[in-house]
Amino acid sequence: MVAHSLRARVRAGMIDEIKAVARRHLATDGANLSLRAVARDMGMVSSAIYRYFPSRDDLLTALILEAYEALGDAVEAADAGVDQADLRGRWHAVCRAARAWALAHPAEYALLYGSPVPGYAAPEDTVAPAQRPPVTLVGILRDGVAGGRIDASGEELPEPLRSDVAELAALLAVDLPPALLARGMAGWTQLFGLISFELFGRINKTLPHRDEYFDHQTALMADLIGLPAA
Amino acid sequence: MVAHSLRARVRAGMIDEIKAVARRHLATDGANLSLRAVARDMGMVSSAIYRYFPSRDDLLTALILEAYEALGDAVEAADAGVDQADLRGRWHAVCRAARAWALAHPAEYALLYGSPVPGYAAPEDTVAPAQRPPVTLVGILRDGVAGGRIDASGEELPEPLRSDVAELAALLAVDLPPALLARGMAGWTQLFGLISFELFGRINKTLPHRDEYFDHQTALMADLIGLPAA
DNA sequence: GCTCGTCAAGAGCAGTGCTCTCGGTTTTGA
DNA sequence: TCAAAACCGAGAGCACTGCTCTTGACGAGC
Repeated sequence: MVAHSLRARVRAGMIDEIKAVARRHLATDGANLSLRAVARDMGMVSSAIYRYFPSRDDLLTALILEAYEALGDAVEAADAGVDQADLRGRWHAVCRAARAWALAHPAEYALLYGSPVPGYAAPEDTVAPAQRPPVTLVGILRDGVAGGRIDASGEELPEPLRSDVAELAALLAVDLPPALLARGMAGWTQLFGLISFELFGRINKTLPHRDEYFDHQTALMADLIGLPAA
Repeated sequence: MVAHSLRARVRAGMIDEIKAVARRHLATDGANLSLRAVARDMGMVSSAIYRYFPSRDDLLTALILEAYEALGDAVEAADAGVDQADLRGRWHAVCRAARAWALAHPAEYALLYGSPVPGYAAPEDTVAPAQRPPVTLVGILRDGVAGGRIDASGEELPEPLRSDVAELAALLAVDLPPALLARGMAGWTQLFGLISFELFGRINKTLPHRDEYFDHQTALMADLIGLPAA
């Protein structure tokens, strides 16, 4: 099967090269990725690309998937690199990792979290990788509750909401008090908003010390969630 | 000047009709607005549009400006419709108004707060209307401090950040303790994140009671900011 | 009445995603 | 081993896009 493997290998290499060139175009020209430009860059004709990706959207989907995985890797690695008992340290590490990845790959971040492309619907494959960052965050909460370092027994959600959030907790397979999960979701929402504001240029120009601002804002959310200091 | 006024009037009407048709296209087809399709809808030829808008980006800019104004109107009206002493009520009213406008005009919201169009740079005219919602929010804080209903004297920001935020307060012409303004900005960031998550389909399907979820999340932020109950 | 500015229309250019066909190569299976 | 099948790149072509330029008609002001 060397022959078959050889053909498959050059094909896989071709796919990788197309994705690499496309990612380069994405970084420079923004979200409007041109198949013809990618083909031109590779010394090919545009129709040849269709041997490897049935449509432009499929190429985009492949890039999106890889971007989700890269972000998930960065976030989980940051979480694993901190003393697991230091909940607040993990929280900040995860937030910083997500922001750093977004700043390093703005176009890909926009692809993931920007306004959805009109005709494009994300396939089912993307939902699992997309949930890795929030799952990492709720993992911090889970460990905190399990270790007794987060006390969430005092708060109760009003009823239509409580069962919704409880169902979400069951879906995520984490045993968390709904009120605490809701606070965690607030933190995740805030993290996304912070990064998006900074990346999409809506942060006010009068904020030169962006790192400090980011850390302070995420610290506020850590307070809101109830993460204890190390 | 009746004659000239007449000519100017039909021209203004033409501009309004183009914008109306474009807005309709925006609502149905999403962000990729086609000048030719707009012209076709009006029984015109595409080149005729260029008599009124020098480019597609200029049309988009006009739509963006109007959208900012509409959102600003909705937000400020909601704020004005509540007893000004009820800070928390004003906060919730503003949040709900922003969300309602976004849900009613998803494509325009995406235009304002989605990922920026690659080649497009928002002109200077848009920054003032864009600041109306956050300015409305800090207005609530200003009133709270002035009325003694918000006590923000206890918190101090660390130094590189404190002067940044203080400068921002000066730029917004509000006399707020930096720490409080930072909390307000967290609320604004959270509001944007909440709406974007819901609109861009990232909110988990297992959350049928979205109104309750939204209210609860914004209430969390009201707590964080320190808004007193009515 | 004449001139000038404004207007809609049309042709045309460069670019896009995508389809189809045509040869040539490689892999496969009898 | 050798033909059949699968695969591949190139090219032409379709419908579409934003945009420019020219042409001819219309209306307002001197």
